[in-house]
Amino acid sequence: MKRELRQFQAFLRSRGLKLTRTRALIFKKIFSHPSVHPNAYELRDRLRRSGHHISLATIYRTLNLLVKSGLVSSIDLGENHSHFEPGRPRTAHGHLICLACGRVLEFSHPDIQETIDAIGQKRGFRLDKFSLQVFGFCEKCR
Amino acid sequence: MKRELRQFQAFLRSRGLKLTRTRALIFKKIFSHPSVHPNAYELRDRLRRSGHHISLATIYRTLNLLVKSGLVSSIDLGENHSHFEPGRPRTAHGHLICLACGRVLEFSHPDIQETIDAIGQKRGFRLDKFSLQVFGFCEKCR
DNA sequence: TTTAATGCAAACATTTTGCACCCTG
DNA sequence: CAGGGTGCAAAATGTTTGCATTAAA
Repeated sequence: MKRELRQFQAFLRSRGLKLTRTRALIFKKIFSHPSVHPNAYELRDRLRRSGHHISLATIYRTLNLLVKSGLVSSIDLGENHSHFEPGRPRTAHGHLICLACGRVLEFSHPDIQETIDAIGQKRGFRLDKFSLQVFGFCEKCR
Repeated sequence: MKRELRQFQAFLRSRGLKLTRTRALIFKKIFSHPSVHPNAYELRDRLRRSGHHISLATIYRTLNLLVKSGLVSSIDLGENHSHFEPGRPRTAHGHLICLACGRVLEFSHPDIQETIDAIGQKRGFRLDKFSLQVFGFCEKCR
């Protein structure tokens, strides 16, 4: 996480921006709970419970920077808002989402990255990232 | 398409709802141009150009019914609104999206469905549908 | 001490909903 | 003709932005 924070700082510096205390707090909240996938509101509430009152505007602004930097990715879990997780989006993993209870499980499988790379090559696409969501019903709910 | 329209009618009937002229028009607009992936506004404009003035409210209400019926799926192309395409979401295909020009190419690959089925089995999920978006730069834009 | 960051409230974009009237079965 | 469908406008979400104030480098 120290390393990623330095990368974020480098990204900001390269654009003439600053690594503030507030930005570092948001960064750490995301990176210290990688499996949480919070949305902007949840992130604000988690920060608030830690004693940090940060406005939604700032949270959104910081999230946008983090996504642009490539250190955080935005994921669509089938709701009408975005969730966020640490990690570069190229990382070959997806999410299993339970349509009943909303539980989210991560998975990764080497074949998927391979297949996608092959498809990109065949169609002449230079790939940047991908997003794979699988919806269904988990053990408890089905 | 005739068959799917009958399926939609059956779905509506099973819920005490009606297949109206307006609903059929929306249905046909989606199914007669399967590769268009319109969003709600585009759909309204396309219908308008065909001489049919249908409100956005009705378009959204009908799209929700179509998605619930399983005959249409909602896709996230990385913008802040949904796009729609005919077809049950289980169909093993994804979208290649160019981050520069916005072009969308469909692809399908038997391995992907297979891998996903295996993952669902291992994690005890009964799978319903999946959504796979790959972002990158197309031949012309890279 | 200059320039960017923050909070607040207002603006925006997308989608949903309440209600009066219309149409389908 | 009863009950659902539609359009309109208003409301509800989620996200962005303008501006005055605060803080980082």
